[in-house]
Amino acid sequence: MCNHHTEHTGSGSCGSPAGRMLGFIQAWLLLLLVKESAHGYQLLDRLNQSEDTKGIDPGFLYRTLRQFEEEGLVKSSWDVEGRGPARRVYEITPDGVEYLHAWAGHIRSTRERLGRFLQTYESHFKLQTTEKGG
Amino acid sequence: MCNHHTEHTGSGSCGSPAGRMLGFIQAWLLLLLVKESAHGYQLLDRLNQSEDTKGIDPGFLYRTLRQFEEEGLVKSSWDVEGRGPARRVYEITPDGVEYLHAWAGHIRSTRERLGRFLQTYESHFKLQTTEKGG
DNA sequence: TCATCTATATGACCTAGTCATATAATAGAC
DNA sequence: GTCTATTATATGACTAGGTCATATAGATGA
Repeated sequence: MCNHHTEHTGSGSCGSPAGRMLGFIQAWLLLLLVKESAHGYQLLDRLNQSEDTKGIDPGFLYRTLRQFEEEGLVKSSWDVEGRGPARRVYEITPDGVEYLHAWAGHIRSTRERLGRFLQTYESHFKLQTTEKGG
Repeated sequence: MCNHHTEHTGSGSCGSPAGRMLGFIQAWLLLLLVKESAHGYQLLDRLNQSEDTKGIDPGFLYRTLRQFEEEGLVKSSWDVEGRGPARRVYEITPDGVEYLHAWAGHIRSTRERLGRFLQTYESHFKLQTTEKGG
């Protein structure tokens, strides 16, 4: 949690009171790799094309990919062809696909949990507004 | 992310690949306090009554409440009456209510982001299954 | 050979959350 | 009275996820 509440009572400028979800971009990475093998820089580009995933730290991305490889979720090989320095091309493994499925399941249940929170929240404040008139 | 992938390719036993959301229980705390002032131990009890919020660390809860107070989201007073040691009773402030609203907004948008991920995920694997037959 | 672009990687750090444990008041056993 | 259990709050130490800054290195062109 950020500590600038006093400076932004309301919508917040320092980021968000709560917005990120643990491992969300990791899930996106695996999903992108399921569609097509790619190297880090490409993945970075693609993530930056969506509002949902943009702005991710390159260091974090590369570290995550190496971690995935250690865990057997992806495997990599060097692509020396083309211009510029060599690229480490990542390909998802069967384990990685399975893991993506599990991950999607958890994301689904998290989404449901958030839904239940919002229902409670909204039902509370709807009753309030009819009594207080806004 | 936990590092036990190899031991649970599939549904996962070490917890989850990704399930928690930053500040989720904080949002619940403020929501509970909006409904009724309470002390830490009560809040702990109430959180433990729902699958969505159970199992939270008491130390974390108390620390969070003190943090909220520092930030002006809640204020506290001692309740000396009744049995047992004194209780610090927390009451939400107008700032806290405003902050809860902002928080709910972010939770809503997070939920939508998760929905977009799941749509992409599902649409990909639906096409796959018709081709591969399961 | 120097700067620049592309691509990958590492070091230092910060914060949220966890685990274990301390503190303290009160109640009841005896 | 004092010992233990219960209720309630709090702190210390640590871990992990993520961020920020920066390093490395090959290819390209001035």
